[in-house]
This record gives sequence, structure tokens and C-alpha cells, in this order.
Amino acid sequence: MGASLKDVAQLAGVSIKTVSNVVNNYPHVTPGMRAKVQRAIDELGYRPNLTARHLRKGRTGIIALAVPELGNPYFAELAGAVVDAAARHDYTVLLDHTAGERQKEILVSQGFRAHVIDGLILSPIELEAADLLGRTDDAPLVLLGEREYDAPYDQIAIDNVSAARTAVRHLTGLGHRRIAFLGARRESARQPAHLRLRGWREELTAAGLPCDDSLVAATDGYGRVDGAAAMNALLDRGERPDAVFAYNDLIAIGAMRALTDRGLRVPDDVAVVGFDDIEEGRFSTIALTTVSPDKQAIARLAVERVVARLAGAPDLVPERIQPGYTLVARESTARRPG
Amino acid sequence: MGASLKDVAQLAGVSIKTVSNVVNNYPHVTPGMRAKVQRAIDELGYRPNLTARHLRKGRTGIIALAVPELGNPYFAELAGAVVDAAARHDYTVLLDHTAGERQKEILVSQGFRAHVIDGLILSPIELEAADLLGRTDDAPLVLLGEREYDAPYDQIAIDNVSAARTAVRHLTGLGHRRIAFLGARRESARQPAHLRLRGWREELTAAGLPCDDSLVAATDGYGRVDGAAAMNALLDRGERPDAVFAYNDLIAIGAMRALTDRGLRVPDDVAVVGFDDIEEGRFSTIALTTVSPDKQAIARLAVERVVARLAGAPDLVPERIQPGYTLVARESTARRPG
DNA sequence: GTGAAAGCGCTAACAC
DNA sequence: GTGTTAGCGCTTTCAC
Repeated sequence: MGASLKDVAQLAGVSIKTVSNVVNNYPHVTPGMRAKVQRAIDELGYRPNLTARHLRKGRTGIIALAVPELGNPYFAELAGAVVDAAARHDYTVLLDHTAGERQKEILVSQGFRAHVIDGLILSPIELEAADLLGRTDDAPLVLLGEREYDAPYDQIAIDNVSAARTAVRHLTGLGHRRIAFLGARRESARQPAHLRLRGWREELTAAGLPCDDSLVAATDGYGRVDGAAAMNALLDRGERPDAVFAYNDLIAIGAMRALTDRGLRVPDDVAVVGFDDIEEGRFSTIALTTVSPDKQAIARLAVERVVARLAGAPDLVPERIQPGYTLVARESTARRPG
Repeated sequence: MGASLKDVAQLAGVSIKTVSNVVNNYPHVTPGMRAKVQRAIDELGYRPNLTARHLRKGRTGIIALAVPELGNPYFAELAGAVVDAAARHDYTVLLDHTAGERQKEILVSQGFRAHVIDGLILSPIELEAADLLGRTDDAPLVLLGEREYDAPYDQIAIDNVSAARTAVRHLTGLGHRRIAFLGARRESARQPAHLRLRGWREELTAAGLPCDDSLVAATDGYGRVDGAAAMNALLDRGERPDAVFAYNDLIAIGAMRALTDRGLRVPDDVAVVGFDDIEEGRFSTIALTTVSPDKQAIARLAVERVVARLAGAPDLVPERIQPGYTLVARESTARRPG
């Protein structure tokens, strides 16, 4: 085992408090004393036991982040931004996967690693508002993602309906009329894609176009393979959309791959818009048009919110904060001649 | 503040030890007692304070993982695998970024969050073997990645020279003769790409081809944008390779994008091989041929190694473990007529 | 089977 | 300025 404060104090012939003062850079220590203690520290290779400090202070400097999975670049990029934002406040990030499963999300929301995490940032998929009602853990919780919860917690998310409408408007503006939506969840019980799908409906209606439900394709998950499968399924049942709005970039990329495989050209035959602005879309052979949520802002706001509550503003009223987004038009959509 | 063992004991009218026994599922507790205690626990909403437990037991159940950055899908996918592998052993993962900077890597290797992490998995870029010499932290350290260190720590990495040779052999086997290498680091002081570059050299030599250093293109980083820049630089200075072997998939994807932009066709004009097998490459419009390290195995072995040392085999002799890899041929390379 | 008490290593009153 | 001391909440001998 490593040396403790006591060991250092003994070796240096001073009290524990003095060593503690040196370790914590207390201002009022005489230089001579400091040097003497430092020598003992070096000799013993002393390292403060943070666990003990945590117990004593009731704080750990650790924030937990729970995302469905890092395999999705959106969450990976977001997690990276959270790690960096947390570091700026001297916090470290404890990471966990929920796989988008309700049970795991509930588990995490209810005191994941109680007392070792100071706060929790959770990006739920299937969690219900009711699941949050009984939450007893007193670590600040910040919710991310598309779902809106009627619960007293901070929520950081762009305006998904409006963002989806912007994407669809981009397509209608280019003259597209049969615009498919890819990524409604197959099991309709819980519908995380809800808001973006609503945006699709609202905007089509606003443009005087029919909301043809046969142009809505369900997916099992949110990956590239799901996008390809949904696109193929749509085409297989004889639908022929002239544009596709996908729930996220991965689904869009899978759809583009499926289209290309079938000899359909993007954007000439079918235009494609995604959602997330993962870096992958910028470099795909057909660069992907997408809705770009401000991930840096999301991460920053989430961390700041946790930190603020931790730093003496625990009674901050829970807010629903909407960071900005932009539509980034790239090669996968194009102006139509007509 | 939450209730403590003492509070529960008081309410239940029993001793602390009894409550502790219940909380820890000790076998020898009478059912009646257990029920009584459980009632008090529920009433108070008691949750064990893990920080205190950690201090007492000297273990936290937390493993740290330090990677350059999650923005690179290889590290994101690897991190995801580590999180899952750790969870299987009831460990949670504390995540940190090094940005591939030596100072940060040194900092992490020398007692990052001392005593709060039980072990450390580090994927260094610029760290030197000498930096590890003075390491005093006694948390088990496992090194990942391309570099080989002459240091007494477990290292989990595929055979990079052999893997690179396999990739180049794939190209020579298809008849390519002017094979460029993209991704040597510009500053030659530290050369993380060392082994893959050596594999390139060795295989070309073995095939009786010249190692033309003008076909080696440096990059500033390891991203898509770096790959595009390097490819453009190579073409700008008049080189005309018939194939490209990139340090990693991102560089390869950037290179493909640059080639396409200049009207060169992949694989007809230039074949491209990457390294990492990130999922992105499988779904790009021109699916990327790549070397696929077994990420699951890397993550599993790294975690198992840490756990094994923690579980009473601390004197395990440090090993250099080489998980498997495969070459996955996709559309970005193709057999040549000649 | 259950209780009493010591102590993990640290911080923060409070004395001197 | 520096020393003394009392816990933070838990686990764990050791009695009973």
C-alpha cells in the first residue's frame, strides 16, 4: 500500500495538518517547512488518497455520462465533447452504456454508482417520464436527446420538430414531392422518433403535400444497416420516393448505400437528408446534407448545468434548454431543374 | 444528505453490523431480522455510500481508459468494447482524452485519479518507454496501440508489421506496383506509424519492388481531413500511385474523397486500403478494404489482464499479447486486368 | 446470529 | 503557522 499523510508527517517530523497544508497548497506555510515536507513526500512517493478525500468532502469530481452506445458516432462525438467540457471544470467522466434499453436507463437514472458520481448526464431512448418520478438519488440529473420529459430535470435538446421541418423544407424547396421518412421505430409503443416524424408531417402539410404513411419506413435500430434495410424495404414494396429524410445520419448513410447498390443515383434520382452531422457524412463519397445540432453547446450546457447545481445553485429551476442547429446542405441534395 | 447505515440501524433497532449484513447479502441472517432491516432501508431510501466502501476496501471497481480522442471511430468503437467488457466484470470505465499528447499521456500514466481507479488501460501515441520508467502508481497498467514498449507492462496489440505487410501484399497481388503510404507523421522525432511503415517497406522489398520514399506522404494528424490533404499533396507534386495504403481508415477515407474529387476512380485508377475496420468503411459508397484488428478481443484481453492482476495475480509476468486481425477485401481494391 | 468498536486516509474545526 | 482531534460511512475482527 502507498504511504499516507501520517507516514509523511512522521518522516518529516511534523503534524498531519502541516502535510495536508502542503499537499493542498495552503498559502500560510513557511517555505522551509514546505521544503521539508516535500522532501518526505518525494521520498515516500506519497500520493493523496482521493477516495478518502471524496468520503470526507462528499464530492468526487466525477460526472457520469450514459449514452446508448459509443458505436454510434453521434454519441461518440458527443461523449468526446462532454469529456472535454468536463475537463475544463476539473471533472472526469464515468461512462456507461444503456444500449437504449429502458431497464438499463432506469437503473442508471436511479443512483448509478451512488455517491461516487457527483452528477449524471443521461441520453435516454426508451425511458418514460414515469420512470423518473420515483428518483431518489440526489445527484443532479441532466437529460439529453430527442425525448421531452415532463419531469423536474434539466433537459438539453435542440428543437427537434422545428429542425425536422427545416430539413423537409429544404427538400420541398428543391422541388421534391414524395419525401419518405426513414427511422420510425418498428414497435410503436415507445416512439423516440416522434418529434422528427411530427416535423415531417407538419412541414409536408404546410407545403400542401399529402402525408403518405406508406412513405414512412420503420427500422429496428439506428444504425447504417437499419437504414439500408429500411430503404430496401421501401423500394421493394414498390414505393418510389424522390427524396428521403432520415432520422439520423447513420440511417441516411445506409439508405444512400442501398440506393447506390440498386443503381439509383443520389441526389439525381433520390435526394437524402440526415440528422446529427457526424463527421462521417462530410467525407462520404456523396457528402451528406444534414441537420447539425451544436454538439459542443449541448455538451457544454449539460456539464455547466451539473456543475452549477453542484456549486451551490441546487435550487436552480429545471429548464428545457434548446441549443442551436443548422442545416448543412451538401451533395446528397441538389436543386432540381423543374 | 442520504441516510447512513447508522440511521437505518437506529430505525430498525438493530446494530450497524446487522444492517451491513443485510445490505451485503450475508447468508447468516434470520429472515425476520432481514425483513425488519429491509423495511427500515426502504423507509429511509438508504443507499450504501460507495465512496466509504471504496476507502475501506481499497478498491473502487473503476477502470480508467485513456484514448487520444473519441472523435476517431476506431477509439470510439474500442472504448465501447472496453465499457462492455468491463461491465461483464462489474467494472465501470472512467474515460479520459490524451489528444495524443505526450504530456497528457505521461500525466495519465502516472497516477491518474490515484486510488480511485483500480487499473488503467492506456492507448498512447507519443509516450516514450522512458516516460514509463519512473511510474510509481501501483494500479495495473495495460498498454494498447501500435507502439511497442520496452517496459514491464502488459501490451495488447496486433502484429502491426505483419498486418501492414498483409495489406501491401493484397495490393501487390492485385498487380499494383506504385503503392503509396499515407500517414507517416510529419515530425519525425516520434514516429507512431513506424511499424506499419516498416511493413510497407518490407513487403515491397519482398515483392522486388522499389521503396520509393517520394510515395510516402506525411500527415499532421490521423483524421479524414489529413488523409485528403496528404493525398492531394502527393498528387500535386506529380506522383501518380496506382494504389494507396493508409495508416488508418480515416486517412484512407479522406484519400478516397480527394481522389474522387479529382476525377480519379477508386479502385480503377487508384486502389485504397485502410487499417482499423471502422464501421464507416463498410458503408461508404466505395466500401473500404481494410485490415481488421479484433477490437473485441483487444478490449476483452485488456480488461481481463487488469482484472486478473487485481484478483490476486499481481505478479503475473508482463506480456505482449497479439490478438488476431484479418484483411477484409472490399470495393476499394480490385483485381487488375493485367 | 448479532453487537461493539477500531480504523481505512483524509479534511476542517479549533486550540495553541 | 502549526498541532490535535473528531468524524465522513463503511467493513471487519472479535466478543457474546
